[in-house]
Amino acid sequence: MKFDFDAEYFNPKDVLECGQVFRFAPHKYGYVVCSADKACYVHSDGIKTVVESDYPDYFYNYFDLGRDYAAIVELAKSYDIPVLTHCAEAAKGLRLLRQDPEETIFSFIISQNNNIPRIKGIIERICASLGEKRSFCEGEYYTFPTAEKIGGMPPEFYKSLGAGYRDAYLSETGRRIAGEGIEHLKALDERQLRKALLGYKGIGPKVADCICLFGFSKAANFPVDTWIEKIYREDFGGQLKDRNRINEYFCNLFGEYAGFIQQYLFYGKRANL
DNA sequence: CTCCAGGCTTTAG
DNA sequence: CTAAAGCATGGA
Repeated sequence: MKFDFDAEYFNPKDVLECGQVFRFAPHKYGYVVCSADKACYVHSDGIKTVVESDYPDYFYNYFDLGRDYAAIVELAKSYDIPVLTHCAEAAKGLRLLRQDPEETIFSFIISQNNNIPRIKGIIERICASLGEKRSFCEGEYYTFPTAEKIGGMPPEFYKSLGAGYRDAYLSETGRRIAGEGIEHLKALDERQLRKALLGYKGIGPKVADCICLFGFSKAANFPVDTWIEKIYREDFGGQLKDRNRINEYFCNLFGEYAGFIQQYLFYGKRANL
């Protein structure tokens, strides 16, 4: 099955290469994207963006296609901050994905003090080792493993896959989620969820914000990493050093939709748009 | 060789 | 509470 959507506010390149997701690969005229145990093929001619999948409803929600992104871009521009106006216009095809919560938790534990190509490689090897093989688009992909699978492996296993010192975080948090599940997290509001996530081994403030934003669709979160720090200093004339304070500054400035603003800025700066 | 990457945990003050 | 050392790995 397939469906299409206006490409102006749905550009696969912007959506996938802005750093919010790691499990995708170029394919034919677009990308194959994997989420949890499902896959889709997404491509665009610049007028219409097309999604092909056996799970159209899942990916309609995944790509957040029920939201009006013209309004989000207008909101970003309304602050009249030059760098933000420029980034929002240049990256207006970006959308915040509604990713699988468990996959997001493990993926962003891996992301800490790491670079995107290496993060993708580690996740790929974990899926190939612990996931289930599926066929799609004349090719194959692996599902993202369950918490039971992840928690069932010792730290040495993750070190052998190149995860470095994050090995024990994966093993330990995997066991915890395998035992507790994450249903109770889904009922929490923005601040409660962030605080709860900080209690997991390997999850600090920045990773918690990413999980809230990308895995639980909590739009008011504003992750502060090395790139946001650079933007803060260079484009906002900021003097603060502490990342928690910088986070407060941006959350107070941008409010309810801070997470969208963060993605325009992060992607715009990092991709040099 | 050093520096950096979507930082966190642990320890010291 | 804040500050700083230590942490695996690979590419520039």
